[in-house]
Amino acid sequence: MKNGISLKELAARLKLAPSTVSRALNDSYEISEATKKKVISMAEKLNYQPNPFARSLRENKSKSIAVIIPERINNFFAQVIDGIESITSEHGYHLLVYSTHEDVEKEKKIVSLLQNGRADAIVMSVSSQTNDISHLKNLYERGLPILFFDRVCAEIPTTKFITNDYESAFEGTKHLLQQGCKRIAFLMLSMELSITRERHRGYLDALKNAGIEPESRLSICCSHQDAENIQLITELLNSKSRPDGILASVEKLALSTYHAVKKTDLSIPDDLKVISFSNMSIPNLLNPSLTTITQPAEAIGQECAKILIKKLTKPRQPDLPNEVISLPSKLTIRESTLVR
Amino acid sequence: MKNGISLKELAARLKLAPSTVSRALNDSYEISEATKKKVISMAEKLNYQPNPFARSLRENKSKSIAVIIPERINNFFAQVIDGIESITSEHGYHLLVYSTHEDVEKEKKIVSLLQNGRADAIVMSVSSQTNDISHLKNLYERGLPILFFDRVCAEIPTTKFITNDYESAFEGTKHLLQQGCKRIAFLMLSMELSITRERHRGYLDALKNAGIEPESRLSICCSHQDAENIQLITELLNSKSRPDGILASVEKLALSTYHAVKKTDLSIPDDLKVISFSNMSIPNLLNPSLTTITQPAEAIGQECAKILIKKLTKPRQPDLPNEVISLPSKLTIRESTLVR
DNA sequence: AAAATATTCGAAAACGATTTCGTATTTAAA
DNA sequence: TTTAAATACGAAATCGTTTTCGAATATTTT
Repeated sequence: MKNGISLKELAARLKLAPSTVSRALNDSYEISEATKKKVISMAEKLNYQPNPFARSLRENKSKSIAVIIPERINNFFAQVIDGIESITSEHGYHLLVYSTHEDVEKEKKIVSLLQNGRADAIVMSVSSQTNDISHLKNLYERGLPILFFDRVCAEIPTTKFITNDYESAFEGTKHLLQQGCKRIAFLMLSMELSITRERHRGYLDALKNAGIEPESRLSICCSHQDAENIQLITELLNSKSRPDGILASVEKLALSTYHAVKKTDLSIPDDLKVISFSNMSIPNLLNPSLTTITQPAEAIGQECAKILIKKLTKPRQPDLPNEVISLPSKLTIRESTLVR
Repeated sequence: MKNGISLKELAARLKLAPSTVSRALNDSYEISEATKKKVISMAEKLNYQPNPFARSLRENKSKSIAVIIPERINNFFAQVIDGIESITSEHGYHLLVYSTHEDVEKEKKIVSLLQNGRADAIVMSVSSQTNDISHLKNLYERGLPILFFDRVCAEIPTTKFITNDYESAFEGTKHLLQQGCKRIAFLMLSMELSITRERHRGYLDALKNAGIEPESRLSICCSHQDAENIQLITELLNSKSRPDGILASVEKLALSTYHAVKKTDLSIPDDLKVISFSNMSIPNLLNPSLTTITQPAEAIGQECAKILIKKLTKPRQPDLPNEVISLPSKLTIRESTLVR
């Protein structure tokens, strides 16, 4: 792999000093327009490409941003990254993307790889196993800008982008109640997750608000094994005091519910109504079509990127403010919560 | 952002020369075991993290691999990247991920950003608009290892990983014929794409093999606008000589077909049988469940990564061989092609 | 015309690692 | 005991930029 021409060689061709060429290319006021033109045209002619590592070393910036997500096979995260990229690419930033596969140990490894300046900032959504956050605190204290979205980490005083989890879950539960549900179950991944806590609160409050005493048996913590979850939900649906409504706090649990229902002689929405947080592209092609609470994923990504770009490109910016910014989700009612 | 301690500072603490410390950490034979121990323990104590850019500059490697895909919101590509990451992360490589959004101009921009050594290699699947490949040829000629998967570029003499597109399409079409289809349509994105050409060949040959003369009207080139495609397919289904079977060469066109069917009074599979290349996670939750040809996406990613790691880590490796490696897809028959 | 100020550029240091070359001390061979 | 070879480390160059400092020439001011 032959790298192209270097600044020094370019300077030699021009019979100029490297410093002059560097300044000319960076449009410094110290260089006359005449030489600037000469330098630029020669640079283009020889297809000069500055070495990013020399520049990074000198300037102590990497021009890249690390994005850490719990899983790739998930439209929500894909959309967020699209949103991030749409902003950052305009400013010459590159995206290093890592998946933790919902594994804290992997998350720690990834984070430790980012201690050395390889990325100028981190945008992340924590894994569902993450309760010990020392690795994140460590990174934060080194001064590396971190920004959370969706699954945030309250203990780190930085900016977080979420959706209105509480209200959305509240509204979703209310919708189920309005459709006649009496016993609503809440499906979640891990109680450690910020989103499940918030969504669970919304669920509980909606029940209480309707004068219904929540049954703890109906708040169900699932795993990452789809097969296990399907089994668990199937048993739930076959139990004598089965729920007649389900709020899935993440998409995959709604899908497991659909699979589980197939193994019973129940049907959606007649025997069981289902609503789910989901960013899948085809909720209306499911049978029945799925009522969803959809996050503005791409916008979340864009907002993350905007605040980050500001922090990284403008001089003397303060630390990312310790605040939680909420972008509202959208409830779309479909057949899975229909009364007929 | 305070970067950690440098090698020089570490050396000072140890009252050793930087060169010695460097060698000790790299386990050089020139350094005694005693000093190695001292150096390593001190490095751990002070949490020394080598600066990746100094190293990259000196060694002329980036330790990162660029992955270019046409879209993120697509399980197939997500799975491939998971596969790549599973191998490369073990070897200390980082993944720079770019999406072209099916836009050649974006693809060219991304590729031009990769001319300066920021990545040690490229793994990519070309955009559906890509017919002029000068930007890729350029990169190849600079000696940067490029590796294609799925949507390959025949003109670049390097290794390509695909699935058995021809055979899969042949078998898929044969299956439709066996289920009684008489007029089978082929849905594709762009004739420029290697996968559509191969899959189309398989489709045509299967028809001819069954003594059916292919109608060019039934080979339909779609766009990237889902709404347009749904409209197009709806019109097709409403035409007097409508097809009774559809082979979708990519997943999104099968989904558009499902949407289109909803707008007619036809039903799948009774009036129209559908089969599609697809890596979606829930083909069996569609209504009706979708018969799919599924690529071994993660394995493709892993194989790409393995050959690349070999090329990048072993000394004096030859160029990536100019060969096409095929990993077989799997046909899974579901309701959408059922006879009842 | 002399002095002060712009204007334009070059030399060299710096970023933080690796590596070539050189050298002092030990150890082994003659 | 002398010589040769092995061992263990240091000094300095190097990768390709940017930037500080310095200086020469040109321009303006007094």
